[in-house]
Amino acid sequence: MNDMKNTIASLITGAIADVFAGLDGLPQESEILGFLEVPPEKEMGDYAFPCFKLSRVLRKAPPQIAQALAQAIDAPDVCEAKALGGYLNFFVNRDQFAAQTVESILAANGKYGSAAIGAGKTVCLDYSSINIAKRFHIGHLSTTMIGHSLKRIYDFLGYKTVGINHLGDWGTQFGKLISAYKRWGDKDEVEQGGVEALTKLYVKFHEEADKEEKASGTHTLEDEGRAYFKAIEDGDAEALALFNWFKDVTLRDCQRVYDLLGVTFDSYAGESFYNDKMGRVIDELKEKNLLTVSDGASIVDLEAEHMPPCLILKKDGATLYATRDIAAALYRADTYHFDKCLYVVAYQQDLHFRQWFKVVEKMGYPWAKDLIHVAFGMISYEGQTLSTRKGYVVYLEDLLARAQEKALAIIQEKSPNLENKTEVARQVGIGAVIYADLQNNRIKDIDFWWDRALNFDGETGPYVQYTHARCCSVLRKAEDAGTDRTAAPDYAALSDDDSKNLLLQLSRFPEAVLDAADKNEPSMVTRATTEIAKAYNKFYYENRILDDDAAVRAARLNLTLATQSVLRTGMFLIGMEAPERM
RNA sequence: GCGCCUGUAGCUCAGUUGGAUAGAGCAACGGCCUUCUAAGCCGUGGGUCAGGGGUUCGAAUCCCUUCAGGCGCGCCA
Repeated sequence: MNDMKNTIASLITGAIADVFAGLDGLPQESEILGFLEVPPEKEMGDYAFPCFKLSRVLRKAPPQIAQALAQAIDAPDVCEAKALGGYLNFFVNRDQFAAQTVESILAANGKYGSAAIGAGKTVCLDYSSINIAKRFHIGHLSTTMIGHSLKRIYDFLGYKTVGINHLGDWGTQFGKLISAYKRWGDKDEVEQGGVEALTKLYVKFHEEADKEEKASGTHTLEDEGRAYFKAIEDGDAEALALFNWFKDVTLRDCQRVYDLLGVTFDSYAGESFYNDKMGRVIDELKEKNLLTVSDGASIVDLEAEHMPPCLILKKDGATLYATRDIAAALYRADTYHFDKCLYVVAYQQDLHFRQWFKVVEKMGYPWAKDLIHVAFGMISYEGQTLSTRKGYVVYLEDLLARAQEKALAIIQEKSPNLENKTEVARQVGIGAVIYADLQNNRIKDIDFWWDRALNFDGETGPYVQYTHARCCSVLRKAEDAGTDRTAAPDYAALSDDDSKNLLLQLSRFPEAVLDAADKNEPSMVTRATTEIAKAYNKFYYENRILDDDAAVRAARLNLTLATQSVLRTGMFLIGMEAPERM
């Protein structure tokens, strides 16, 4: 936690108890902590307590409260309190603050900001959830990266996490694919062409089916596709073998992207996995009198909840999306005993989730409240809705390839002597893509433009990586120069504004991680990390780190080491790699 | 028609659950490398926080309303 903030809250609470002894309803320390804020101008201090909040309870005008508390607070080795209008402003004791912050980061040994709040708790995360026989494109990036980042953040906070790639591997389309493959397909072509070859077959199937419809009005192909799907369902050996092969081909293709992004999963249980677990859902819904028949379909009525009904069974008795999601939730509750189950899925499906979450609640499961739809915005391409058919699509492999090329070109120009250029280009190019995806609040729509995606200047992934590499460079230089490691750091050397701001940003990092988990919002980590990088670059420009004075040098080197460590952690939490040279 | 979301600088976005004079980055223009990585740093210009009401010591933030855009609303997922 942020020790300084806690300490200040404790000081205020104590002062209130002294000055206003005897009054009823004095605020708790936790309440005071929540009121603490950061002033808009650094001249106003490092933390501020708005006394307006207490004027009613304490029956005094805010400025008077501020004055009284300022006088009552006497802890010069921690901070100084000054009243300014209705605010009580705190100026931390710079030496102490510097020593405390740097030392606690270094002591954390790369785990600064980690916590144990999740000890004994489990979080399931449903993300990426790719469809079989479809190529990975930019529309899949957000679910994949938000989910992956949240998994790392929850891990960091002590939770046990279960990353689930809920594969879209069930439906008539796979019967059609078998039909197409048997008619026009070729084993080697599919093996080599991967998903793209499968997509071609699927497209051809639809073209031929349309032709047939127009020419003779018959549906031989469609019927054949349906028959093959039935064969899969019935466990027909040949159909099942082909189906599993298509899955393998798709996963192999996607694995290349996952490897580049560093994304992993604990489970690939998808739609087909739950196929034999639907009966339980239907039975329970019937048992609990929740299922009604409407226009031949079975539904759960949600009129009392002001929502359209949730469709459970089609007219023909087939299950639906919601049925499968409920079955999966029941399975996950039984298997993982989760404390939270997150669904990282675009906001388009908001109603769907609200509906079936409500159904689970009506079924009487108390964990219904722990189901969370982590919604994110739509992605479009240069103002157009993504459409494979119309060519408005950017495949992830192409994006990642171009990002790496761009990074390599910059390295050739700026760091021609770098040893492992392609390796660093990979880290930087992909870091840029990941950073851009996790930079803004997830609910924002993203309009993809190549020049924006490949921008490496300003607040970008490469900027943060560059700052990290800069830290490493300074630390290397100190090492090479045989700097005396035994010199006691003089933390008074970190009392200038730029050092202090860097320390402040570093000290806020743990809170950002907690907030990110609380709101399921990785961008809070991205931004906190960026703020640290900005502060370091300013500090670096204004201060000579390898100073002649050993004690000053030791303090600045420790601050550099602390920065390097937290930047690395921040990048790790959002899924970025941190090269040591670039 | 109903529901959910969004609207802040030319563009992309922050804004710490109601606090002090609304901040960044990009783009534009101008500076800074014979000191540790210039993928950097500094400066300049740029605002009716979509509009209108209300709540109160105080509103970009909460409530009402209008407008604009996105998404969704029964047998796809």
